[in-house]
Amino acid sequence: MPVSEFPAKPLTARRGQISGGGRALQKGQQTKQSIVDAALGLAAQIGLEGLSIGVLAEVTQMSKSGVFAHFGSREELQISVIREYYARFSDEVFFPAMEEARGLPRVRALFANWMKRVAVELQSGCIFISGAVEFDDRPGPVRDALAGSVNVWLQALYRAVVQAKQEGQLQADADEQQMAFEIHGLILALHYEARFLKNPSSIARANKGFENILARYGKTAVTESPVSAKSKPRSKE
Amino acid sequence: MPVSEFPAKPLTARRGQISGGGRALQKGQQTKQSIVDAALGLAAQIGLEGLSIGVLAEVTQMSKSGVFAHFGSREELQISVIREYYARFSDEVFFPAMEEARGLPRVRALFANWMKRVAVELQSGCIFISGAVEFDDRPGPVRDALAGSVNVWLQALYRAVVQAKQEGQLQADADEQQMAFEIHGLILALHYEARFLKNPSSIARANKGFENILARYGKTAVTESPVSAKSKPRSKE
DNA sequence: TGCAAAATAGCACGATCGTTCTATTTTGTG
DNA sequence: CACAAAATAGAACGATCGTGCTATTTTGCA
Repeated sequence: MPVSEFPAKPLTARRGQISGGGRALQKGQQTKQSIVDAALGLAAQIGLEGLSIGVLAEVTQMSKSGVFAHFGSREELQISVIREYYARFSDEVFFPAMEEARGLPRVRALFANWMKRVAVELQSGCIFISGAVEFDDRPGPVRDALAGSVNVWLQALYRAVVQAKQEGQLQADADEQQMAFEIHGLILALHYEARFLKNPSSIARANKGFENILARYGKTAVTESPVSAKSKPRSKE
Repeated sequence: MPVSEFPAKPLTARRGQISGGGRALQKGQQTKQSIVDAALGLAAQIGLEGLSIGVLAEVTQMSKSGVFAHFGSREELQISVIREYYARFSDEVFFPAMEEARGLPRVRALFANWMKRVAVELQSGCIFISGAVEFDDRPGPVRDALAGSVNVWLQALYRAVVQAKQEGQLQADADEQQMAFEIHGLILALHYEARFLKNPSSIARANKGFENILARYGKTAVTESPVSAKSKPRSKE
């Protein structure tokens, strides 16, 4: 089956062309966006399940019902947060890496950007990781949204690995799924040991682990490409 | 500094020799144990934060205050659950592996038993993993108990790797901490992809990843020891 | 078998939760 | 400016939470 491309972000929130008498709107979407922003910040620290409309109303200086009206249910709020996180993840991890050349440079960039997101942003957590733990036994639309986002991202990583093999940069019998699995493990270990155990050497460990994986699956000569993700130009943000 | 041995399990709960007029007791500890058992089952599915005294009272057919009296606070209940999980983890993962020969056989056994606990017991989760996500930003005694238990276990794994190197079964420049980190990552990826993403091939991926790690850090000749964890005698349980 | 102590139950409390319903304010446009 | 629709506020609901108090039952030993 064809694997869909990493979906582009919505152009802008379409301005309400809802049915008959609908007026165009503006202010609503705007405050809704700021609520989602605040909710994402909260969820990254205390988890999607920890999200409460009450504290969210406090943070945004609104009334509970005012906040609530934008979503209609807590689940819809959680899903909105997941969508927002997904969009930011795409912007910071996926899209920049797509500017690197197909193959190993792109795989390196994906990993480096992923690391940056999980590690350098260590004050807040990754809801793709915390959410997995919160919803692994809880079926429903929130879980579906979360698993969907994660799967799209892991598929994107997998595709990059497949391309690296197609470019002849991996051994002929390299198992791409296996390689992606091991990379995923490094990120999870980084998140666990850095964020929970407060072990500062985890970042170096994850990077070293990635080089080990490349050395094992790559062509015999382990050429650290000059276009390595580490040295790629980056906006000062 | 000397690294303490993996602590032995408490002989039995000492029968209340509390200060002056203390009678010996029995029934209390017994029902407390059954409460902790039920709590552990609950926590493994919905997390330590999801533990509620109300539902725990329902499950154990007791009154809320009856349950509560055994712990005095919800935090103490959570800590009791962590201690219980730690004890079971030791019994199922650590102690059996200590009967294998020092070095690689023991490392293999530790990994195999760990896998069994995390993967074969897939219906319930690992609170060392879910708890890390729940408490990575929440200081306090629960977090301390959890991090303490996890650190003891990771240290035990690390020691086994160090011994393997001392036995001459690893390359002279093998980084034991790095190897332990990568093994940890495999277990985390297994837990994530099997339990959240419901990917049944994760078990094979984790095993393959472990063999890859051994191949990289082990002596040039990759000798699959005949005392391998896979073929070691195992009770039919 | 009595009796103190331990174990458990019953009840109520303040707090917070998500949600609903009904005002009131704000917005965008004719 | 007026007016309808959209956005927000206010108050209340039932439920559940952890916890503290006071009875009541159960236990284990003299």
